[in-house]
Amino acid sequence: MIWGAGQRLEFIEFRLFWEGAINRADLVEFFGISIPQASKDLALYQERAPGNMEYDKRSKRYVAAEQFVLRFLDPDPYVYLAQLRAVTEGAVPSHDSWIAELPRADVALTPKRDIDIGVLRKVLDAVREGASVEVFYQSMNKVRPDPIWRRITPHAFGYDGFRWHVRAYCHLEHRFKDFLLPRILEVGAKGEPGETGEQDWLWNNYFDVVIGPHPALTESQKKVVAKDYGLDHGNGVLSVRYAMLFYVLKRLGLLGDAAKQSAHTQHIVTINRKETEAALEKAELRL
Amino acid sequence: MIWGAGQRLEFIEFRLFWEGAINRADLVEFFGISIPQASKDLALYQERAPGNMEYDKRSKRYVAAEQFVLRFLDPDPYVYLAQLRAVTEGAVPSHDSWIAELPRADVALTPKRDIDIGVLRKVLDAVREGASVEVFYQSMNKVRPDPIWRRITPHAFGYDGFRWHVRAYCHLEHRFKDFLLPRILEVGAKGEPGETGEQDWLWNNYFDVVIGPHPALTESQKKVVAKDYGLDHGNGVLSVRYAMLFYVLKRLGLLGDAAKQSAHTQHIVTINRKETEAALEKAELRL
DNA sequence: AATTCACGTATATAAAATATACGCAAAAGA
DNA sequence: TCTTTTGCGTATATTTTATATACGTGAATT
Repeated sequence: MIWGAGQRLEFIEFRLFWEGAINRADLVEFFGISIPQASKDLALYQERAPGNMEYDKRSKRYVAAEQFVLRFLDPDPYVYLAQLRAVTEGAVPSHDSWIAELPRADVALTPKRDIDIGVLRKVLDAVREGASVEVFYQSMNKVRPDPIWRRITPHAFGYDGFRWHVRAYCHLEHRFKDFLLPRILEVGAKGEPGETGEQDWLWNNYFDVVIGPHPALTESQKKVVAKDYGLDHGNGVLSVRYAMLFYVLKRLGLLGDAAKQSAHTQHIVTINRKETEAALEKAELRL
Repeated sequence: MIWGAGQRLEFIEFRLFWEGAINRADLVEFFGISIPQASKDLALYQERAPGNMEYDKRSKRYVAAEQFVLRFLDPDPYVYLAQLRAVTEGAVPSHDSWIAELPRADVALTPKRDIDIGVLRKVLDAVREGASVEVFYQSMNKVRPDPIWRRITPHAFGYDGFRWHVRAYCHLEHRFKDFLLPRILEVGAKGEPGETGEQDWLWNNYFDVVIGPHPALTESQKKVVAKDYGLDHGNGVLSVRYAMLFYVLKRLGLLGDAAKQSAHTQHIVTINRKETEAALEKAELRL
């Protein structure tokens, strides 16, 4: 982490790099510093990174120069886009973001904000301490239509691209399972652990899914798909925890026979389909 | 934004709240301040938020008290989890995150990091200025197997849950389309805009997808699914831009006939299927 | 019993930021 | 065309914030 002035220099560079311009007022507003201090900061930036910006009297802003040499920032498109996404989804208030001019954006499907903060805190605590906790859990199980109390020993978190679950040893069923955080309605007393994360074979072991372009695509289309998915010689390998296999396949549209789907909507297929299905069964049945 | 000391108070509260403890050394390490200053900060925190922490001589750390009154932080599970996700995916270096003890976590499918930073910058610039740009774009179109230069007027960004695209007016095809950022290989000269975002009907208008629990589920399971998706009286409405409809449906597994899929993997179905398909066609064909 | 560690705190000093004031240049408005 | 407004720059005295250095405490560890 960096101290005040350094952070402001980084901020100046961020705005110049991603938004093309910065103002004295921008600094005053964002950091709550005085006007002279903002002037000093801008002067300091010019001294430290000469030639990166010039004052445009028309717009009354410093604009980024053509050739721009980064000095304080290591910018990353995915960091910028992650911020854009967080703000667009409402996860982060826009005044906390360094992005001033938010471009119009939309995210397909924003998760319902239904994780209880107290639940997450207590589960995190249990993971940290390696303890077990009682949870009042609503499962989808047919035999348990209503939520019940059960003891679990959580050890890791998983994100399926849409929702978060916790990976835990279930003291009721004597095996490791995933528990969706929004379905944990309450958390009760801590206690002695069951099995630890090291014993969770499905979590600790990986299966290699081999993927390739959909056979119905043309050669040139296959090339594009190969580039999209980073496939080297046509095929590519995805190393996935058994515990995450189902979610990965679902997300890639590979749960069924992908080749039977239209190549328009489904661009890739599984090459080692038999093995993948066996692995999936292994993961589902627990092993 | 907040100044140095305020940020450190917020940091103290963050660590106490999410990790249950904080140290003088934590402050020294993260902010690079001196030991006396860290002592002062902790003393100041105790003064401003009395009773929130107490010193545990065993672990030599301040630990969060049972009853914890937030004073400097407005914690949100999704903000915490977004951070966890960003670090787990490698989008953010872990020393930039306020989370010290990262719990074990995994994310199903991390996007390939193949967006060119210069491309994104220039596209952002064009969106900001309302200008058009030439892009060297690799499409999946059968008639255009190789990348070609085309002029577009971009106006918004879209995220389908996996990849980012830019929404733009295509000067070649005279209509609005999505352009995947990783497939923009180069960006050329800026120029006069084509049509603006206001003219993009598919972006500006919404279609209501009506969803409900999979019919093959039991009553109790349906209730769980209803809660999962925030459905009120069994069914729920998702208001989606036409331009994003395809991605939302794909993500929800609703592109085909969801009812034909196993209720085990597919929990919801589209109620207004006919209308949705018509809307999708409208969006695809452009209108 | 000795050592280690993390805490607290005091004092003098250094660095960072503010308040206040004034001047400049260009754009916008009368 | 003249005036006003706005945003930048900078100077000085002052306040706030943080550092360096030093010393003392108590509890856990060896």
